[in-house]
Amino acid sequence: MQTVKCATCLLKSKPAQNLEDSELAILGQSCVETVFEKGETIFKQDALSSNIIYLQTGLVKLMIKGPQRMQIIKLKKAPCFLGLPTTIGDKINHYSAVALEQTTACFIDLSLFKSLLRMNSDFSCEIILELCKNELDQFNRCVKLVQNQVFGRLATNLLNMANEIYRANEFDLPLSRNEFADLVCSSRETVSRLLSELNQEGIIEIRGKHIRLIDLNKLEDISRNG
DNA sequence: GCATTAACCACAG
DNA sequence: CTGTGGTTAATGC
Repeated sequence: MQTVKCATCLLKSKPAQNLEDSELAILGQSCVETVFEKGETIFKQDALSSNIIYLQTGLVKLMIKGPQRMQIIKLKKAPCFLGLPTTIGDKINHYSAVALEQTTACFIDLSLFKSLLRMNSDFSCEIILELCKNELDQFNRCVKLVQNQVFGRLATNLLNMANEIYRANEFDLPLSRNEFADLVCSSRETVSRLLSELNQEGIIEIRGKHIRLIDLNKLEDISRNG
């Protein structure tokens, strides 16, 4: 096992910027870096987990199998922490994480992570901040999911991908139609139909997985009111 | 009633 | 894995 040089890692997380050199050294000693290919599971629902994961690069989907179907809770883009709620909140994972593209992840032992939290309060505050932002996002997403029609949910998620993940209006969808349906809580057929409808109306342009958002105003309108 | 929305099924590339 | 068409159930004028 090679020691990861957290101190010089350019992909250092915002919270970790608060850590002292000595603390980074501790982190480096027990941090294990792994590369996951597209489609590989980083951790699995119902499995025991005692690691906090830091995503250096890549994109991941978090999913939960519900009573009826699989649901995608959220897409997570590096750099970010993964599995804080599910690792700290319970022994068993409440959701799975699967790589959507090649992804580099660092595994940090939970007890070590906890001692860092106790040692450095600035670090802890940044972690709390991240958790709070996530919870707010999830609350908002929850309301939209329940109160908007599929069209609105679709538009919202397209805009999120463009704004939060790719920072561009043209990108390749990281999800199949089926997965997209799991994300917006709909069926694969409906997603398929609505995407081609948006295409026909010239609001987006889509060829297979490649998508270009054209009429952002209209999309935002659909996102709000759809 | 009638229209709309969206899920489910089936089937074809 | 996708796109379409038919059918059906729920909901809202």
